[in-house]
Amino acid sequence: MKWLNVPAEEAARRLLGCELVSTIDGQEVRVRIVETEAYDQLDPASHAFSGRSARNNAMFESAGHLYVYLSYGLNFCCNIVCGPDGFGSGVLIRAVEPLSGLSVIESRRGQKGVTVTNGPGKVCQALGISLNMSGHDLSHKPVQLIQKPALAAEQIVAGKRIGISKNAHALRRFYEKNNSYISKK
DNA sequence: TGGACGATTGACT
DNA sequence: GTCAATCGTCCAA
Repeated sequence: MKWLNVPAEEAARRLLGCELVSTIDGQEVRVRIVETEAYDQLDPASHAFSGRSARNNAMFESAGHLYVYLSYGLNFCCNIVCGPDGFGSGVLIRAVEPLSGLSVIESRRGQKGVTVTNGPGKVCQALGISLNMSGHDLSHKPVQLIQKPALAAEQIVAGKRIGISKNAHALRRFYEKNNSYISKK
């Protein structure tokens, strides 16, 4: 995906407003990305910082692939790989807004309301994404990324990333202004 | 080979 | 607001 072959911060901005369509288990779920965080191999907070390994291999694929990892031993988090092939960089999807398939999402999450998709682990659960999807090409089923027109600059807010200790001051988190599905804290 | 530590969540006070 | 759950990965010895 050529439009994602850019630095992580730029990709994180471009992904806001784009859509993800998942057709796992015969159930279609469509969501809109509203919150992202940028990571790359030059960033101490990134999994790619220590070099390529079996775990983070997908982050070094070409732009438009999926990188999934296990967080705290119990949650999956998904990233959209960006930048050139061989350079470890990606964008964490922190929160999305449901567009269709809401009943499927509520069923998978066991909750209703804005808390169904307002966190990275929740996004994976809502879309039905698990570890075996890491390295998947997002231009094909069962999970596809659909590009949408970029949000207006004044609709994008930049802030500090959540839940990290290294390089915590960097403003590499981006979210849509006034969207109710943004994660808390 | 062992131990500390997460790009988190949900339950409970 | 505080805290336990839970396990793959990484680094020290």
